[in-house]
Amino acid sequence: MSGTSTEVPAVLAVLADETRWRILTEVGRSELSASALAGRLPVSRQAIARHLTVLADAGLVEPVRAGREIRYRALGSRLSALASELDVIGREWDRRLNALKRVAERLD
Amino acid sequence: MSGTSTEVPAVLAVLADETRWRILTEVGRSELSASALAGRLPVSRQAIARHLTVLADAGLVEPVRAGREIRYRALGSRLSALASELDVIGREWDRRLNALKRVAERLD
DNA sequence: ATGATCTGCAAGCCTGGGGTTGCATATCAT
DNA sequence: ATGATATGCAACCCCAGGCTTGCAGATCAT
Repeated sequence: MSGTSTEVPAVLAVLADETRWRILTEVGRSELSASALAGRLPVSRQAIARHLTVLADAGLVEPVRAGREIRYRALGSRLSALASELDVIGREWDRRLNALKRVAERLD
Repeated sequence: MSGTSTEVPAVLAVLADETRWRILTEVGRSELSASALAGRLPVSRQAIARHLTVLADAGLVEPVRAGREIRYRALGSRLSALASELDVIGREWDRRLNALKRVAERLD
């Protein structure tokens, strides 16, 4: 199981871009090519293509040849894995905080 | 309860920065002031202070006065909430994908 | 009161990376 | 064969934002 290949901030950086996120949600709804996406978003096809390679490198999306075009499908596993990591960290912080609060109450 | 004030890409952008992430993990371990953090990270105190306000605005961190200094504590709830949202989205993508695969198999 | 610390504000520098345009190349339809 | 459509590569522009330096205002200890 997992040698955290995630490198949290890196994956987050990929997801943080507004345009990339829109692309991702579109692709999450149905598999689309760069050109198809260019028809729905207010940016050039080249820009979108670039974003798609970034997303693919991050394992968030996967290319699928369909004739002369290349459609992309969203991969949920990476996202869920990241979600899991963040959740663990978040819970840890709260755990610490609550522990401190309990100590403080005991001092009254 | 809150009507998802999260705005995913925005929160992600806050978390995506390398320095900010380091600050966050440090603060997650123990409450620290901007000056204290400046002693541990290779950036100026002012830069860190800036990051802290960004983190605070995002609800990821909370200021706590302690004499003449201001310590910050990490808030796990926001992070966990974000994690939850991402997980839902990720699962949804996989659900769609698996549904399609099942249809494909049926066509054999 | 004086020095030592800590925070806050402001101006300015500079690189990363998102976007565009232009052109070359490959695959499909007729 | 020819046009239409899709991808790939490259050079270039441009600006958000991360970092620094410098200075001023608070708060604490002696």
